[in-house]
Amino acid sequence: MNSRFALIDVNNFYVSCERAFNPKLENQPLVVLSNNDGCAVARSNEVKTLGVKMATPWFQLKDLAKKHHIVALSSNYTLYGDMSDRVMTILRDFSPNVEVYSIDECFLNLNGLNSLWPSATQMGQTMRQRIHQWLGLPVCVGFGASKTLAKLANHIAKKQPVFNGVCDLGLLSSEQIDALLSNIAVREVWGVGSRIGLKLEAAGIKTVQALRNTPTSWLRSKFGVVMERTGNELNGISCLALEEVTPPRKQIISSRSFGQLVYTLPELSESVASYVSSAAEKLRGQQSTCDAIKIFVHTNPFREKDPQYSNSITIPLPNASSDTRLLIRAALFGLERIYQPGFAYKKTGVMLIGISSIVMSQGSLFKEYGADEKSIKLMGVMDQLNRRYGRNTVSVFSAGNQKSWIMRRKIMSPCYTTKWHDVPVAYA
DNA sequence: TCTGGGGTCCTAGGACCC
DNA sequence: TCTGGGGTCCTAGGACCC
Repeated sequence: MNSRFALIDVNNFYVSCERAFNPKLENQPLVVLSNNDGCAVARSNEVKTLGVKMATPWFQLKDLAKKHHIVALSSNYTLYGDMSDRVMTILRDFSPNVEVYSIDECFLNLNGLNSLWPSATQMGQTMRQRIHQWLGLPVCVGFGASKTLAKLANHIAKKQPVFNGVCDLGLLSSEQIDALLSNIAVREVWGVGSRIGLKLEAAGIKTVQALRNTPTSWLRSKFGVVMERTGNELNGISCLALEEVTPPRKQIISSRSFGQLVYTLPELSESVASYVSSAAEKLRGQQSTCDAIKIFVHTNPFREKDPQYSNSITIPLPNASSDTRLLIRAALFGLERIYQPGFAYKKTGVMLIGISSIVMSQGSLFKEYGADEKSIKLMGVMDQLNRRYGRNTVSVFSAGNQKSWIMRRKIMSPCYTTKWHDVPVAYA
């Protein structure tokens, strides 16, 4: 069991959650729709086989749906979040080192677990069995020497039935791996998206195997350090560490498209206020404050014949805060400044920025981090905190004659706006 | 011969992920 | 008619400071 990382991923997560609670949906072609039932954000295998892509607008699917009896459900994120927690809880029994990567995926570090399992494959099969038995969810498991390889192994486990849902790349000979990876498109690699995928293909690098054999120096010069890292990871050189502690969010967005076009300031204000309230809740949930809020509005870019308008404004706050009422006041102040009558609005939202961990007193900092004023120099502790929470998290300021520490990001943005728009027209 | 250099902060834009 | 909602990181370039 040499592979150091495992990636466990629930198949078609939202769809599988719905099926777990309604077995009649088993074997039926099924999609789960986004907000306002706009797009298909999850597809069952039956629907994927029909060639339906992620985020396809539902209205474009209606004919296909009629023909193949596709069932469409509105999304239920509370349910999915709860099921996700249960999956992660089960997986924590397999390793103490878990990184919850997304709602339906997690990485495990397997260092030191060699003696507990005869093979990684057996461990993976046990995970599958347990999650299926306890929650009714299907998962696939990939093992590899790096996170990128574990991801790739998971992809193979999903696509190739011979692996029966568990693939350990560490078990294969290098000839077997070469053959396997020569048949997988380069875009399947974690970190290769559509843009870079196109460029790689244009350079003749079409398969994962070809990417693996590309000198990382070339990757760096063409695409930057991120791709260089991907190249190394594919060759079994682990560059990405397991991130067990979820760092606090650096920005929090709350936005939504309207079901119907919206024209007036009061209607927009109502939505903005409710988005601020949910964003502020998340902010307090991670014990943070923000020192600016950005508000944006959009017309519908798909209605190309309509006059288009998009604008945003950033309102700095006098003091870092997470107070809903204060944030709403700032947001509505900003909204009034970017609102233009005469446009049909499709989307609005807010973004909390300049997020910092909550202000701590010197005493509580010492207490929490075990720092002793005499033994640890100020800079040392600051470095430690900055490493933990990101650059510029900590700064020092003086209040009266007492030196205090404050954990915050220094952002003092001026209030500015960005926009694109056509000439407004009168509307009924 | 000879032009300032080094560092930080900030933004926009582009790429990626689920 | 109807087209998701979140996030992250990197890089280049300008402003500004000493």
